[in-house]
Amino acid sequence: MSQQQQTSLRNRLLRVLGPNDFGLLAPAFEQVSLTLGHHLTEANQPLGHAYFIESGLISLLADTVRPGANRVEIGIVGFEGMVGLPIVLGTRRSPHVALVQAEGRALAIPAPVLDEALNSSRTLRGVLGRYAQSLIVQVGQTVCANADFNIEARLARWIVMTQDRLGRDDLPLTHEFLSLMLGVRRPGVTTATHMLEGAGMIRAQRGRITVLDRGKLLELAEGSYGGAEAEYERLLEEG
Amino acid sequence: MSQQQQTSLRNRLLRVLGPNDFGLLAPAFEQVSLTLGHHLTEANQPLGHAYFIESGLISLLADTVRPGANRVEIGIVGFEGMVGLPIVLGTRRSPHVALVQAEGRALAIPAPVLDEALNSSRTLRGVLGRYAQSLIVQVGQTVCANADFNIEARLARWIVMTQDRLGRDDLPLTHEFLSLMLGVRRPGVTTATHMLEGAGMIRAQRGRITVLDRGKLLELAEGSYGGAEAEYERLLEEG
DNA sequence: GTCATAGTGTACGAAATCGCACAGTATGTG
DNA sequence: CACATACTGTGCGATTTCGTACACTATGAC
Repeated sequence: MSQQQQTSLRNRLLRVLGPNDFGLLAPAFEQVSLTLGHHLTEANQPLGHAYFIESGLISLLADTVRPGANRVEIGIVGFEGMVGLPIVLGTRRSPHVALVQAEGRALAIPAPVLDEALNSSRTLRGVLGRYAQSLIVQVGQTVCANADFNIEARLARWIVMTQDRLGRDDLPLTHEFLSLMLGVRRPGVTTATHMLEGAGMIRAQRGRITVLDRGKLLELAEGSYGGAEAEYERLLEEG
Repeated sequence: MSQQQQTSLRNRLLRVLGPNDFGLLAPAFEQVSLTLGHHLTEANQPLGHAYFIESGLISLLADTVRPGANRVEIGIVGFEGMVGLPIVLGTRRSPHVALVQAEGRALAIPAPVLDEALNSSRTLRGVLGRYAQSLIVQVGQTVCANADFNIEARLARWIVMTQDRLGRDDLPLTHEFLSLMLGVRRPGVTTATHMLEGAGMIRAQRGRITVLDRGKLLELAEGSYGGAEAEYERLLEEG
């Protein structure tokens, strides 16, 4: 495909790369569409590519082996990140699934090319390594959120995180879907949604949630939001 | 200090290194004692050293900013791992705390030395990068465990994980402490302990839990244990 | 042996969440 | 327009876990 202009990209990892590092990757990029419901990576299957997200939203899910239990979301990725961290960390498999939750675009790069680029550039390793660190922080924050916060606060957290990554105020989310993301019952989401709507934080329509008052949402989410995001910003600047 | 013999070490990461990679690190190692309750790393403070654990047990804790809420455990590290992954990933700070939970020993290495060694050896990057991946999997599994399993199953999981890392059957654990680790009330741990004891899985004494029937514990923990551990073994072999 | 202290056992109402079932309502398709 | 389908709203008892309080008991220090 035709080569990408670095400055025309939205992916923040790619934008922060030096021209040399970008040049290592750019020739191999292939633009791909992210279709709703598609699995970008499968659990325990070889990862052929890494994906730098340009737009849309990806959920990282972990399987619980427990019969009857659904997959649980451990993290989300948007244009600030990438899917395929295991490649960066030296392996080609992972027990996680990357699910497209909101459609968008990404730049795909073959695993061997990324691997080679990482081995030839210390600074590239720095940027992607720090992104891995920020993901660890994000997952850790999810542990905290699930341990200490009720459904409403977690819903608020999730909405704000999604808004960040989609860069829009209207988010295409069904209750069914949110229940999966938060690991709760579907009616529990309905109730929590009403609460947020009653408080003027959001407007809920069929299959869509619109953010009305981000400040109030943040207030409700208290400490469960923010740490990972601040860490991400800090890490990106370190580059 | 005197140089370490690679084969006399217990740390599994160090043992799996090639002699050249080990040689990069060995001259800088300093043996340190891990004292109960000591913080090996502090949240958001510069990490001066990484620690390859020889014995004992370390908990990785994340602060919830929420007032009144306690720290929550997101992962544990024993002789299979290391503390100070952020250094491997290209930064010197992290919002997590590494708390010594059972005393032991570790080999400390100054961050700049580790950094330099990583930059000069692709294989070393491979081993420690894959360890980072295994930690991500472990934290993800914690998310699942907290979402889908009751206190008893989570207690069983935690006991088995601790047994793995201490290499003993008698574990120095108070209910108070376990309640912190599992993110539940202290009396909840007492009740769960009784259940496991009644089922012949453990013997509980003041400040100590002895594993009697690991098989039954695993059965109770169901899918919440095993995935991360299998992934660790797989990743170590890939080296 | 006495004593302070850390650790453990138990109780009980309150709250959150669950599991399930079913009714209602947008939305798009033919 | 009719209809199937997906999504949302609601109810209710069951269950888990919480918050809190208090009593009891090993254990080690003196």
